[in-house]
Amino acid sequence: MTPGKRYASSTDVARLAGVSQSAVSRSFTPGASVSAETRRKVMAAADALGFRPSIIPQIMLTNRSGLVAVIVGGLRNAFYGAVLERFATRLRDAGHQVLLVPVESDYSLDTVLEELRSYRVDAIVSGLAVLSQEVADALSAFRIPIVSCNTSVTSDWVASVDSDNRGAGRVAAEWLRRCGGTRFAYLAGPEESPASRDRLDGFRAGLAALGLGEPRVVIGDYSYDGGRAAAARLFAEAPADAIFCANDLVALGAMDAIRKRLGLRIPEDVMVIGYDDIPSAAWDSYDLTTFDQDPEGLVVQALDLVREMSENGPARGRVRVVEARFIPRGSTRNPTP
Amino acid sequence: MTPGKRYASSTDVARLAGVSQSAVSRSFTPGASVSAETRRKVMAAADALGFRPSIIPQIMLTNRSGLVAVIVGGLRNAFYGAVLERFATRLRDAGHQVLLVPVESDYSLDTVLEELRSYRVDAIVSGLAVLSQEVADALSAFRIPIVSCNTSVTSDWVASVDSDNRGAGRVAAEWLRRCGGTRFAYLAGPEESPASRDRLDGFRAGLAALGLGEPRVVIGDYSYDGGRAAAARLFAEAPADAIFCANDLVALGAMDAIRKRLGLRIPEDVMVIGYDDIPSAAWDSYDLTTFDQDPEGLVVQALDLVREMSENGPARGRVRVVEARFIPRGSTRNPTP
DNA sequence: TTGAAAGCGGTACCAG
DNA sequence: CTGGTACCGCTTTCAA
Repeated sequence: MTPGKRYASSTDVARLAGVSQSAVSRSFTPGASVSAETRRKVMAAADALGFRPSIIPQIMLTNRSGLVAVIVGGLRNAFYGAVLERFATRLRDAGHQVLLVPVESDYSLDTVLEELRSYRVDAIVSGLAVLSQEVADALSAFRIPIVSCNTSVTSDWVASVDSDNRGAGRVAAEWLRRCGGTRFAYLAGPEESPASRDRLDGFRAGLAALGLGEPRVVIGDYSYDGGRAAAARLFAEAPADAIFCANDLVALGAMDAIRKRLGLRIPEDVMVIGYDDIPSAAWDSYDLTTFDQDPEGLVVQALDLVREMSENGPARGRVRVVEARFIPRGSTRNPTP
Repeated sequence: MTPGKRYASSTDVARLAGVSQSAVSRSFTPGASVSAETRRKVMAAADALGFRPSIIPQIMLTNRSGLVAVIVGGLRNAFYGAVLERFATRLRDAGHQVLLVPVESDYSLDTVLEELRSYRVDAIVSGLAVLSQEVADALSAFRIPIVSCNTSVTSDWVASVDSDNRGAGRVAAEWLRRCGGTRFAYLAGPEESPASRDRLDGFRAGLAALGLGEPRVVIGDYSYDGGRAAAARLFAEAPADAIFCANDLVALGAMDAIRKRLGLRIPEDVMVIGYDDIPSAAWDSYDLTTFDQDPEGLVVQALDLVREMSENGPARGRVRVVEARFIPRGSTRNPTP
């Protein structure tokens, strides 16, 4: 790569303004003691040279870069887009810069972390779940505040913000039952996803509490195509009439398979519930009953954890749970009283 | 905030290893001349201290931060998510870090740019169109390579990568005509969007070339709700049977309005064409005829422009055009021979 | 209020 | 191959 262009430095400005370099620095420091006349001269020279103080030397002095890394694992799902945008906006409003880090799995995390460390990032927020205690401990060794979403594993420097996945699973079971469901099924996400597992756990618990048996479970991959395929597999074996899906994309794929391929009606023949409340869920063609994960709350809690750890240091086992709001729509029937 | 000496320095490592600080630096520089023994001692000490060279002093020396800012204006549209993810992945593969900057309009751009400059970002990629020559010139004054998408305005340091919007508009006109369309309409994006305007220009030109009159135009906002509302307004005035939409979200909203609210059939009564080929366009419920903007090509061209400007400096008026691939699906009828 | 000088943590060049 | 030293650009003492 090319040498790198030279920027005007405070020394250049000082020379042009006929003052000391310190005076220039002070002119750009709010509340520093500079005479109005000196500041005027400095600002004039700065404008002429297009000078703006570099933040790099500051980082060297303070070890605080103002950089917060946000790790995402695929933006295909509109829900992650929404969350990412909120993170970015709020972090910038709080005076931070956002380093976007796309990764494929949590195993590449420690490699990536090495880089982030060399940039002296102040904290890391991960939309990707940390899967094992080993990884969590490895991350913790970097002594940087890390907040992960929908992870049950924590460590000294690794905290978590979870949606109330279990609670939502129970609500789904109860609602489907009240609306007349009899043959229950769960279309899961990837096997290793803690969120998908927790939603299933809650669904199971809810059914059990109602004296109902185990739901049938089909493993999928959090995608539309996966949902379509999972629904096909489900019905190839035996029909179901009350399906809870690991997320909205899966639910939408399942709905299309059920209506277009199997020729069944929703909600008359089959009821479907999703998770996330992505924009498409509300579209006329789907009108999907789902859970609003409260991305705003998720982001607020995550950033609050970051702040807390930055100020007070490590905090083993910190987990915040954000309520999921149930949104009944037309993909489920009305409850019978 | 606590500054805290969180990081071990090369001096710390040198002391522990009983060598000079220079030796530590060399041990971490590929191809530097260090004896195996010295390197071993250094690495042992570095491991013990959790040392990793900071990149900050390097930035000071070279004026190259490795940071590339990516500006996005809303991730609601899945297309932007796909583009952003590609940018991020490719930039990281090329050894850069990605600074994510969400902005509302191009007018906030120069404020944001001040910050980016203090971080010594190497280049800026913007998914947001630059709207006026004034803004382009203001941006150019920062003397940082800037590549913007779907912008017709360029300047010394501002280049652009455009989808072939006009060409696609013509293709849409021809296809709708060949499939028996008679009453043409365009559901536009925001009035100031160059991409939306170019697509309309091409659509108009295509119709004119076929000896057909002006399409009716309804202004919208690139969203699903906007598309639904626009379709309602269009039909409230008079029916249409061949509708080209500024993007897929608008098209999907229009389709739902046409089918669910107006009770018309697609494609028998009304044909619809979109733009972007977002995932939802291929879903069974829509099966939308559209144009693939070739996000991969867009990203490759944009990054190539960045590289070119970084190496050769300003390049007034550089514009790259990426072909859009037409994808006929079920929202248009079959062409009559 | 002002200027001189130290120091942050690396890289690169020097002499040995 | 090795250690000493200058240097990047800023903030922050310290003395004047």
